[in-house]
Amino acid sequence: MSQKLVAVKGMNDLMSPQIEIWQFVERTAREMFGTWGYSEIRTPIVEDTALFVRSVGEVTDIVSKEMYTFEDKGGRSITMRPENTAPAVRAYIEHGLGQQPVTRWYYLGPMFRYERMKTGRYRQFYQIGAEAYGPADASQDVENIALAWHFLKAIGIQHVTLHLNSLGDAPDRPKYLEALRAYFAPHVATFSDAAKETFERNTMRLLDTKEEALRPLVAGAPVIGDFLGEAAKAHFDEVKALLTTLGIPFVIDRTLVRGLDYYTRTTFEFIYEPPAGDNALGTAGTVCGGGRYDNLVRELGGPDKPAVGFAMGLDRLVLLLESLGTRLERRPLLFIATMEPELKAHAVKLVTELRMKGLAVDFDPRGGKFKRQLDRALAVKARHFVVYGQSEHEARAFKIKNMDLPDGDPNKEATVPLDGLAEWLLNAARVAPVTTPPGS
RNA sequence: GCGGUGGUAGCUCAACUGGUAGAGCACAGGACUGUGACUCCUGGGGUUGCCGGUUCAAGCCCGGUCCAUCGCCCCA
Repeated sequence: MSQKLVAVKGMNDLMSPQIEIWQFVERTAREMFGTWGYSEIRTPIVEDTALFVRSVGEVTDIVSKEMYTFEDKGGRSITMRPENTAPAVRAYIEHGLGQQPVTRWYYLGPMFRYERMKTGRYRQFYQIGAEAYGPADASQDVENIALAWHFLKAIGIQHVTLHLNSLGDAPDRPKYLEALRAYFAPHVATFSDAAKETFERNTMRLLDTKEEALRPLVAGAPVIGDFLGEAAKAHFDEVKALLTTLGIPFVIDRTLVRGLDYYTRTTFEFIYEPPAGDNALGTAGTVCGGGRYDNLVRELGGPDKPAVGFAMGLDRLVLLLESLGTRLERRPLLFIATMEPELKAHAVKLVTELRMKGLAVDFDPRGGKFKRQLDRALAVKARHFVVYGQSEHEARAFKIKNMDLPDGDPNKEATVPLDGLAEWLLNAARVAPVTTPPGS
């Protein structure tokens, strides 16, 4: 019985016309993150399972139920990375980078979580992240946040709000947790099963519950801000002040606790807040999440190095750009139709020469009727169109038609000698770039 | 993991209370031998997601399964 072979659930093929948007986002990230002093790190897709259990946290949903974990042929427990911070930290330690005062890395690639799918959430999804190891200063937090902020602006994302919170230092946590549990404890009996479990397992996560019934209670819960130690409090104040200095707007979100255990002090998320009627991301509103993790390097066996970083969901960024009407398909600058079969060799040679000069030139290898080739030129949205036929071959000149202009426009057609064609096209490419950035 | 909705041609969708599957777009050929999306004709295409059941007969009814989609949980 032959079954139809399809992609594994939650894992998608990415192709044109979306892939051009992916490439645009990735290209912009590589350029911009590089400018900001971050260099790329590529870690393996799989790691020792223990790495994620120890870093992300045993009681988190990611580790307790969402990991792609399997045994390899040597009997080792292997996990496909659900996030890239822990692998980066592992690499940081493994290569002895603790010797350096500052290390800044970015990564870009697929992550894997075994989850129920919905809009903007897939089992193989893509993240772009940036991590800075070394500096404990608030200016490092803010640099990292500012990078995320300006990157989102650069690719044309709108309607995102920066949510900010501080989780304090490790010693602050137990005191706060105790107060939080004491606050919720009298009400647990009235909780839903899910909420009860959250209370038992990870009390802080009750703060960002989506259960309407719990909202009033959560609103009156103790806030972590009142439990911050002096140092953490001063750090948070400085982060806020610096963000203001840089003109980056933010809201304080006391309920922002995030799902990974390793965060300390600053946590932040960029959340998509759609205009009315828009539902591009469904309930998956977070496009970027991050924060400081001052203890993780040490906890994984490395030196005592503070760090801060973020990760963005590429899938969600692309979804947003698509919903904004972004179209980035590549258009040939010129389409050359061939007429007499015996001249095809000349035409192919011309196409090749122009391409080698960096010009996007296309033709129809099938040849055939003029109309078919013209239709082909229209289908691939070529900007200009010429015929390479007997008369052009003899005159060594072309009549170039600008396909973007309506009939009757005085600039519709131009006569260009064969020798001047490349230069003419280079100039045309300058006037109208092959791809246009979103929002233009 | 739990609940709602849905899967028919490459794409968008039709097919009444069960009666041997259709249109538009796209693709290919022609009318038409070289310059704008036109028009007209013709053609290829489908085991109706998959498996099983009920029935004389299943795209339609029943069960399972896979996939998609929305909400919960959670997250990028």
